Amino acid sequence: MKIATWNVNSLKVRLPQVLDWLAAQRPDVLCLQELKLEDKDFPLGEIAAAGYRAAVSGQKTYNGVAILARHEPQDIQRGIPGFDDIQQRIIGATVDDPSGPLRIVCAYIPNGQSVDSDKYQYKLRWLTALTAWLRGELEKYPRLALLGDYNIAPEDRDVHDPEAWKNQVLCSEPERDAFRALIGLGLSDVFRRFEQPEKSYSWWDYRMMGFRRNRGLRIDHILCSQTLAEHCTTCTIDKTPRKLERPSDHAPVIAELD
DNA sequence: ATGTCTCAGGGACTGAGA
Repeated sequence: MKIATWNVNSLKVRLPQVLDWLAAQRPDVLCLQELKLEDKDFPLGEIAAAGYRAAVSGQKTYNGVAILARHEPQDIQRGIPGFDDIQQRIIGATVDDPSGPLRIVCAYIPNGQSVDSDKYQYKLRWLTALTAWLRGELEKYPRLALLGDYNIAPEDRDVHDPEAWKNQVLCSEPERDAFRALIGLGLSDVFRRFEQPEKSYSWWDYRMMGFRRNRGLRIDHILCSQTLAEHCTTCTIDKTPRKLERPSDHAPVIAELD
């Protein structure tokens, strides 16, 4: 079972790359963020032709998330129950797996802009609501994975220049506390269960030749419940699509479960 | 270096968001 996440920064622009990547990697599940399109414009036909069904929560211009899977995702949940939010940032669904149903939660956690902005406060409130909701979800679904763009670099080793980023948005202590609260639910950052290359990142700013200089952050994560994490055999970041013409600023993250 | 990319509105370029 191969599960993956990718912030595509516009599915309209990136669809050819997504189709190529699905053909090359053949993941069983792919979580997408920043679709930047409405549900009616989601390319269900092309995705179906590639062998995938989709659960989608889109909106015009901004945000938007989807879960692609080989069979129709079931029991779809859009948004965090009880948390009023016009931004389409989260979708949950159950997908088939030979070892038993798998609960997938695909999240596009708010960016937060800067630590002194309203958007940062919204990010922290959003994370509190997510954590409270997931506590119950984990009881309901012991085989759960939370994949997405967290917009949080959990530790200094996830940051190309920790001094420059110290207390900045994506790296601040309240954000890292929120990430640790998710871990505290019993989730495991499966990337760190394995030996990884130094300076592994999943996002690089488009500016300043960020990718070429590997000035990146690791902000895209796959968190697995305890029962699932024990069956995780690898977790890698695929930098290949970031090297293409007109890339997303994010690279996909992939985990395999036996 | 306010450095790049995407989208919307409106019909060229600017602003928002990341």
